[in-house]
Amino acid sequence: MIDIKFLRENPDVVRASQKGRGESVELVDQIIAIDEKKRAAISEFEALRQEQNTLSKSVGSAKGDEKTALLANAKTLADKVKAADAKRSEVEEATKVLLLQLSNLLDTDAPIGGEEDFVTIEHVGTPRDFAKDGFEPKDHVELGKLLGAIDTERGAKVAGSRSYYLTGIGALLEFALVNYAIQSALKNGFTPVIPPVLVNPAAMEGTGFLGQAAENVYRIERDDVYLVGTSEVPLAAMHMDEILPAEKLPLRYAGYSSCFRREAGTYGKDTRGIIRVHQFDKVEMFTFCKPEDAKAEHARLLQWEKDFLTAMEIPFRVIDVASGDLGSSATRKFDIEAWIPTQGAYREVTSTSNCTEFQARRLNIRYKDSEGTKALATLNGTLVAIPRMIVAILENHQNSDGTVNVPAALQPFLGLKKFELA
RNA sequence: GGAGGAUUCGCAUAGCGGCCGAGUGCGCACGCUUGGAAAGCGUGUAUAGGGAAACCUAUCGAGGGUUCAAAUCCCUCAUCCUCCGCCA
Repeated sequence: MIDIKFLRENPDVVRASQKGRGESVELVDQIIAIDEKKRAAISEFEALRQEQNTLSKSVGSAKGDEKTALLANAKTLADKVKAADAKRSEVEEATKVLLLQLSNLLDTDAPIGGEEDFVTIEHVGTPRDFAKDGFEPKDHVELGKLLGAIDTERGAKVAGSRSYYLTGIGALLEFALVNYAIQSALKNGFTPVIPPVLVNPAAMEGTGFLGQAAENVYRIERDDVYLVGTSEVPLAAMHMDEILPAEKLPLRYAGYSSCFRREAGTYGKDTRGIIRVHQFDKVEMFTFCKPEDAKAEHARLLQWEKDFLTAMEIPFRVIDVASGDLGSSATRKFDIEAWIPTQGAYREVTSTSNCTEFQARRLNIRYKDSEGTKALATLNGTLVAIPRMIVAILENHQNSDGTVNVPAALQPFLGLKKFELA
């Protein structure tokens, strides 16, 4: 949610941001109009209420005929107050509905355009030359089978498309990745968290996942709860309706959880393997900090993501995601894309977003220092999303016979230097 | 799933339908006192909205209702605690 005061004073900035995202510019003017109506309705209600409060007090002390007269008066006033109150809450509700539709302001440094208009910030590492190594790389599905690590056929049998089993060294690899991720997060000052993955509508709504992203969310209708698509949701909502002391900031959490995604509208996209699945595990970084520190924190999150990929010895590139492809809460987003040899392409493995005060305002999270309470900023970033990391590791570190070398950083967690054939 | 009890200012509690945005204790802040500290004394101590300001309005788990007037009465829901049932 955008600060309504900011919007009142800088409508052009908000209009430009909406335009950059390819979203409704008209919405800004609708909000300005209804905000004026809202304030008028509030004033009217408050004036009447004040009158009523005064009158009510005099009723209490009055006696006899005087009291009867006052009561009649008060009765008509009460009806007026009721009407004004109804009008007020109606307009307030309508204002909120519109305000919630408005996306976060774009960072002025974010590239403008659609999905294809990202800016590549850097390349790290060099894609391996398999021709030079003298063999054709196998894809992760084939490697997963040879190693007894991934079983997509039985996954489909039991749970439908985009489902899979991680077995044997596949499962061990997940544990190793998670342990390595948590250990580095601890080193960087994060508090490890295992959050709930089943959350209520307020948490989902507050984090902004019931807007444009709603169709990708699993909903358990019977109990009115949702399965989270990322632990960003329970981590952000953890401090919903709270006021945090300034000296506690920045607050950094590393959440490990399963993530559930409907993947609606992706028919035919990444149908092979475990690049795009309905359920996967992920370690997510989440920060609450002062707004003025958000940019620096965003850079830190990106650096920690890069450190992870580097430790996995995987070539990657960093992109600055274009305005049209940002989530509604993000002011700016960086994706890290790992090199996938059999696709001859860089594919997204992690992503970090700066949500400035947008998400915190929706969730009613503030911080307090000596000057008072203020909005705070939230940021999130993937430390490791298991399936895609497994894909990257298997494909990049494979040998001609189908065995796979284990990155040095993971060896202590696996007690292995190499994954042998099953 | 069933039966009870609870939910008030950071914490603990008081609270009669009008004198309650709300008392008390603790905690915290500032001041006095003191050689210094403790004790003692005094003052202050929520959040949001509207307004240039004085100030006004709202909030006693949430939402409805009754009433001129609700922390206080009624209804629904949520959460927590105890007991019973079931269960990893």
